[in-house]
Amino acid sequence: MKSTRDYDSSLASSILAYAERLVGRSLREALDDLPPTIDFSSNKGGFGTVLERHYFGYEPNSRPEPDFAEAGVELKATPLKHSGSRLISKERLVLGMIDYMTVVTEEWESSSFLKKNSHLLLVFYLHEQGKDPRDFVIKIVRLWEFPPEDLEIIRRDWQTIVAKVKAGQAHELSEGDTLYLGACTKSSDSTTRRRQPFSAEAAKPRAFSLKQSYMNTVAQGSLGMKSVAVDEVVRGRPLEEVVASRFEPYIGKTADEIADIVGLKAKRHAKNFYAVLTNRILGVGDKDKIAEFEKADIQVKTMRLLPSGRPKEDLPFRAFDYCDLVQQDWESSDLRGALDKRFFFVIYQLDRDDAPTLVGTRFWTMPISDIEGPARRCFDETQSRIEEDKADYLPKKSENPVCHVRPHGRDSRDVIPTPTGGLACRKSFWLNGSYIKNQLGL
DNA sequence: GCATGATCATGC
DNA sequence: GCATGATCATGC
Repeated sequence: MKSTRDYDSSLASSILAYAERLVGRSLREALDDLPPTIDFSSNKGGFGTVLERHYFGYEPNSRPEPDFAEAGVELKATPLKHSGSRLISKERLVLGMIDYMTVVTEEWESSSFLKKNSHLLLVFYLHEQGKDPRDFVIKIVRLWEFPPEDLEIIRRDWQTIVAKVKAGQAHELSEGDTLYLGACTKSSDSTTRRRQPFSAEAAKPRAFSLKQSYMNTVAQGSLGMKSVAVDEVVRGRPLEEVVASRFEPYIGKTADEIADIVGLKAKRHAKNFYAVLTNRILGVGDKDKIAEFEKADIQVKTMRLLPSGRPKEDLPFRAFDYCDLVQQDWESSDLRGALDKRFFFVIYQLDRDDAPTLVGTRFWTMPISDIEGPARRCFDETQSRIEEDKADYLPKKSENPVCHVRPHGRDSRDVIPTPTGGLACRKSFWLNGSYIKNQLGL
């Protein structure tokens, strides 16, 4: 394979050794001859640019070959942030623009993606708001080669993205389409569009990127996680298929029967009963996270259907802060970010006595047209009503086919400030149960 | 029966 | 103590 032939491991090791000297230091500390007048503000990737130019001594470029061409190694600087007591990845890692016109002519094995990104030299630095990037401290340096089970999923992701472009649907790409490798939007303003080869519809510019959730596990390892499908995935079976097959033997059984079989003692009315049951079915400890789901940022949800067939509950998202919400742009909003994920539903049918029977599982991604249509309208409407001091009258379920706004606080006294100076009870966006049911074909 | 409002359980 | 995910209760 070309990508491996082009990799020179001894050269890579010496580059790594040189890079490792950065750990625990900032660029200012590492470089005595750092020019005092670097303008970081003009360039979001300022840290990476300085790292390339002043530490590694080459000009930043966007050539198709890896940055260290002789070693076959691509340099990537990527930020971390604090999350409680630990460090997590601050954002996704962009691995090159998707050229819609040429990517459709490529094969995975010889793809420009693989050629450039098979071996990454990752420099993780701690990003701190308001700090001069020269003072960001480098925390982790590592040479990264994708483990075979991950590379297999990434191969499928790449093919999913390319297939969509081939089908003339580049404008319908969504990060939720794929697991580890996403097609993230990439342009300075949200109105930019590019041609695509098999449709007259212009599409947003997008780049191949490793999801933030994936980067987390690269940075901190898979602590507290357990893989559920390494062997099957390496043999080429899609993760979704493996997961579905794990549930297969339990379909038609009640939750209590399943709990018995998997040795779960917890009561059905414990609020985390279904979450633990899902873990058990997948062969994962009660407190473990499912590694593949963590890396792909898959949202596991239980859906219970009433005897009538309609969903028992709508699906809530995190409560929002009114003042923060009115400041958000739709494109980068929390709501949009929550909607373009991949979901995994475990579906139970309730009988007249409220006993749940497992009827199936589904992976699902919300269609872009629903995100940009009804969901966006709900968001815009919510923003404008809050601004008009009508935080108590936000879009109801009956107003929107896809989502609505409802209380989501400790209790009715759980009120928070609104930008107009008032107080309103804590609320969140909810996906309408009826919408999900239709989407899942139930 | 359904939409809307209210509240609970768990883990960090 | 609170965020987060999940579920219950009420009134039309």
